[in-house]
Amino acid sequence: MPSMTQGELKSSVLNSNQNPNSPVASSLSKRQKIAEHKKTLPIASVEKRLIEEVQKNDILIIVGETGSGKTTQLPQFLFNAGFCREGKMVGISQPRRIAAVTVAKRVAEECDVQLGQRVGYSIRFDDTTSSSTRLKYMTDGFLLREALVDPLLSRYSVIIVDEAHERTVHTDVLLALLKKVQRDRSKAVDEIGGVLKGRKASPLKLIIMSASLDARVFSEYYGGARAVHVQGRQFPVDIFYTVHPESDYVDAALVTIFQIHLGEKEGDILVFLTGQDEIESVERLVQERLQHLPEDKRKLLPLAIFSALPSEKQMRVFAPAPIGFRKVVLATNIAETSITIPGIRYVVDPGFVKARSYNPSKGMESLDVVPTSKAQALQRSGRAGREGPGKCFRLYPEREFEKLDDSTKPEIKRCNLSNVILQLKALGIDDIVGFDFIDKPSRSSIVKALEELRLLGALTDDCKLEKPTGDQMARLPLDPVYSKALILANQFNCLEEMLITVAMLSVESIFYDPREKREEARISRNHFASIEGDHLTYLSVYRESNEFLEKRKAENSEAKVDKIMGKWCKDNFVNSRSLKHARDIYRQIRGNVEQMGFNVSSCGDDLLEYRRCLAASFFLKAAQRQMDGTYRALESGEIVHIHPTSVLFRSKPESVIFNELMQTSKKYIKNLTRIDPLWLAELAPHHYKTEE
DNA sequence: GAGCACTGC
Repeated sequence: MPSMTQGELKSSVLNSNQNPNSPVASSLSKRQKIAEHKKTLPIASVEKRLIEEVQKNDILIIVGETGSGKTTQLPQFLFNAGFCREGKMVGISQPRRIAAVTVAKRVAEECDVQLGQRVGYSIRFDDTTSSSTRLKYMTDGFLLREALVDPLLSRYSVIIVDEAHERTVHTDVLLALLKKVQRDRSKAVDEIGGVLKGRKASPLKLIIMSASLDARVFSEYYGGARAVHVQGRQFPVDIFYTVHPESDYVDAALVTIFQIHLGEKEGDILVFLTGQDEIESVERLVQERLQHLPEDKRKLLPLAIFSALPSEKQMRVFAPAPIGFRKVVLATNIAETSITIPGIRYVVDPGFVKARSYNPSKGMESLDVVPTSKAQALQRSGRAGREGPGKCFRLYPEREFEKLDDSTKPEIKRCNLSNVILQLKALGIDDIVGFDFIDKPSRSSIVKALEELRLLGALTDDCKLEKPTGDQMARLPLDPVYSKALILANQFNCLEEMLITVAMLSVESIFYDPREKREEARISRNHFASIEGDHLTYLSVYRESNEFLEKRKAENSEAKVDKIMGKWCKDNFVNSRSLKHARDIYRQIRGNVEQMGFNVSSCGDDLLEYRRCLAASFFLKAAQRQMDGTYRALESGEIVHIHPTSVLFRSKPESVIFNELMQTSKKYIKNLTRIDPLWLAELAPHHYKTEE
C-alpha cells in the first residue's frame, strides 16, 4: 500500500505533464504548500489508525471538531487504502450544496486532478462526476434520490454521512435507510454468491461523522457502533456572559456592538439576530447612533446578511472593510453554518433563533423566536475563532446557558412528513410507524401525512403506494401536493401553466421587499398582479421575465444577458437568484413529466380551467370569508388572515384556495387564488360531499 | 391593514 504522500506525488506529476498551461515550478510549490498543509491537519497523524478502524468495523462514528480536516482527508485516506478498487466509489454526503461543491473542489486540488475525474460532486442541477469518479461529494438529498434508483447503492464501497449532528430530515432518513441498505447488501452477498449487478458484491462500510459533543446517540442507534474522536483545531474564544438577563436583546446587542467598537482591538463583529426585520432595524439604529459619536470614532460599517437578501448585497459582507473601518455583520442563522465570513474576531449572541415548527392536527406551521440550544451557542461562538483568538459575548447570564437544551430538536420532529413518507413508500418501506428512525416522529404527525397522501391519491385506503399515481408523485422532486397538481393539470390541459406555478411555489422569496421600500416595490410590481390571485401573478412574472430574457438572448452575449436580467429583477424587486432557481426547477420537472409520457399543453387564455385545476389540486387548503372579513380554513376550522404579501390582501374574495398556513404574529394564509366555492364539491367530491 | 430562520429533491 503506497503511503499517502507517494500516491499524491505520483498522480500530480502525471497531471502537471498533461497540462501545458501550468508551469512545473509553480505547480510544484503549490503542491508543496498543499502537502505541507495536509501534514499539519490534526487528522493526518491518525491516518493509519483510522483506516484500521474502518477495516475492522462496518460502522464507524467519527467525532471531529471544526478544523480537524475529516471531510477533506478521510476520503483520500480511503482511496489510498484501496477502497476504490474495481470501480467502487466512496460517497460523502453533506447537508448543503455549497459544502459539497467547495469541498470537492478543494480535494480535487489536493489530489491534483481535474474536478470530475477522480474527485467530483453531484448536486441537483449540477453533476460534475464521470465514470472515473471515485470520491463523490453530494448533498444528502441527492444520495436519497440515488437510493430510489439503486436501492443497494451498489456502486459504493463506503458511504460517509458528514455533519450528521445537524440532523436535517434528509440526514435522518439517510441514517435509517443506510442501516437497511447495509443489511440488504450483506444478505445479497450471502445469497447470490457475491455477485451484484455483474460486480462482485461486498458489504457496505458506513461512516457517520459528527461534530456534536456526544457520539452516544449515533453509536447506540447503530447497535453500539465504535466511535473515535479526532481532535479539532480552532483558536481559543473567550466567552462572556451578562450578569443579569436582558429584557430587550436588540438594545443589549446595540450597546455591546458599540462597547466592542470603542473598547476592543481591531477585528470585525458578527451579531446573530432572528430575522430580516430585526436586522434592518438594527442596521438603521447603528447608523443613527454612529452620528452621535465624534467623527474619528464613526468608522463602523453595518452590513446585513440573510437568505432572502439578493446576492449582490450578500456579497458585500465578504469584502474586507475599507481601511480603518470595522465591519459589523448583522446576520441570521445563515452565518452559523452556511457561510463563513472572513475577519470576524467578535461574536455577539443574544441567544435566540427563529425556528419553524409544525402542528399536524391543524396542518399549520409556525415560526417562533426561541432560545438557541447549547450546541448552537457553541457553534456561534466558534465563529470568532476561525482566524485568531476571539471573543464571544452572550447576552444572557451563565446560569441561563446551563438551562438550554443540549441540541436543537431534529427537524424530522417538527415538519410535515408527507414527502418523507411518500419516498419511503416508494422504497418499499410500508411500516412507517415501526420504521427505525433515530428519533421517531410523533404518531399523529405520521398519521396526518398518511391521511394527506391518501386524499391526494398517492396511497390506497390501506396505505400502499397507489399505482401509477403514487409512483409518479414520488419520482417528482416536489412537495407531493405539487406533484399531484401536475398530474391533474395534465388532465385539465394546463400542464404548461402548472409547471411554471409549482416551480415558482417551490422557491422561497421570489420577491424582495426591503423594509424602507415596501410601497415602491409593490407599485413597481403592480403590473404583474392578477385579480384572481397569487398563482396567476407568479405566472405572469415568470412569463414576462422569460420573454424579456429570450428577446435579449438573440442580441447579446450570455454574460451581458445575465447583467440585463439582473437589472430587470432589480427594477421589479424580484430576487434574481430565486427566479433562476425557479427556471432550473421548471426545466427539471418539465423533463420529468415528459419522461412520464405527459404532453405539455397550455390552456392559453382559458384561465378558468387553470383556476379549476388549482382548486382540484389544493382542495385540502381552502378558506371561506367570514362576516367579519377574516377567513375560516375549511380543513382545520382555524380563523386565519390573508398575508399582506398576497395580491388578494385588499380584495378579500369570498372563497380561496391557498398553499401555506403559517402562524407568526397571526395565523396567515399565503399564496392564494380566488375560486368558486361550488367547485370544491364538484372537483373533490370524496372530500367535500357534505358541503352545501 | 401589515410581514418573510436555514437547508434540500
